[in-house]
Amino acid sequence: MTETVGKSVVLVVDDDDAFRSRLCRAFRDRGWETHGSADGSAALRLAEECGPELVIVDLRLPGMGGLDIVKELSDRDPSLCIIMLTGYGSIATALTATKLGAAHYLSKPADADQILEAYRRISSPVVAAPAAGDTATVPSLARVEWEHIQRVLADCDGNISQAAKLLGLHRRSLQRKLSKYPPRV
Amino acid sequence: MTETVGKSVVLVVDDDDAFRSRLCRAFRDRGWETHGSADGSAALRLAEECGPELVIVDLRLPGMGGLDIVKELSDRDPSLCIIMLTGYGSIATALTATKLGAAHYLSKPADADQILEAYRRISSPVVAAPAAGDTATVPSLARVEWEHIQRVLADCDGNISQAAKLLGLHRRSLQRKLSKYPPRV
DNA sequence: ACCGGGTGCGACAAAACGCCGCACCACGCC
DNA sequence: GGCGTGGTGCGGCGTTTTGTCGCACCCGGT
Repeated sequence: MTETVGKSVVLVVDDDDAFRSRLCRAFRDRGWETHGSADGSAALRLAEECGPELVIVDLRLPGMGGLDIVKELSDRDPSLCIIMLTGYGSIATALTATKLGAAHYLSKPADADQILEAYRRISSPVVAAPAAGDTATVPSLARVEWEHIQRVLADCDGNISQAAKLLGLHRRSLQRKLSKYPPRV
Repeated sequence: MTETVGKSVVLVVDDDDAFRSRLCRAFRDRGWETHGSADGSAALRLAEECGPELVIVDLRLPGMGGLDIVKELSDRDPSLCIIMLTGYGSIATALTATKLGAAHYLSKPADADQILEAYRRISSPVVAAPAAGDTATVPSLARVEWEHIQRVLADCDGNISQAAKLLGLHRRSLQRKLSKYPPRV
């Protein structure tokens, strides 16, 4: 894992150890050289050393915010591909992130495939037109609900009780929702 | 309205006549010179003529999509401030829009004040750090549901039956939800 | 006048929710 | 080892919300 030849290098910055290592493993399985960091300043140092093609950074980070890292990295190398992750898909933060130099912005839970797809899409400057003539593409209420639950849940590290409190419903209800939906939308 | 002296010029591109004229009036009241267009290609021509500082364009537009307009305008004058509006706040489209040159992206319903605020914020290159240490700012499930309903409903021009269909629930249920929540969340 | 489509509302069974309690497990602490 | 704390899974039960009818009404078009 020390040979840098032929391998693309990815740097994952996230304070969630489980998520970070899972993501790293996924990238390794796909032939990447991976580096992980839970800490912002450490990540900056690491980036210096390993010269990654791709950096994945969580918005919410202890110490310096993920946005600071994006800014710093982007200042150093504007061509660097930085993908931002976050628990809540907020448009405002997404815009800020891209303004600071992030190439893309994804909501957790995002798996390696999604990230890689985003990466590839960025590499080729083709802009896929998103829902333009939609109306039919309206997300169902259930879908919106489900996605929001997933976001909050991920943000609580899977803590159902806490997530339920934040979502404003009963723990039991959240449990039931979770045990019902999983199959699919 | 022909004198370009001292007045800032804004161009509003939206096929919703009511919304467009409302927005125009609001801007006029605030001392702007306003131009409106419901059509994409007409908007491009108008932009050529009036040389606006600010362009507000809806994502969903007949003929060419709002994104095309953003791209075209941005190509002509990269420094132009373009603010994108849309019914659904989708992160993906927001990113695409900014990549194409939009300066900001707002969800409808957005009033002139919000837009102006966004404009001012863009003018000054200060980047306001958005919710960084949130956790407390988690929108409740009910809130998310309500907002989504409002968006879809607005998109259906208030047609409850159609909105209910799109949302994946019964007309009766939507009615009940609407008659319950209205006060405020 | 007639019909299609949208709205408001009453009614009733079915499903979901709020809420309680209990058993169980993993920690951290004395 | 004991013990308290906090999270989870689950059963049950009363209440609330949905789904699904049906019906009366209004409006715009042929």
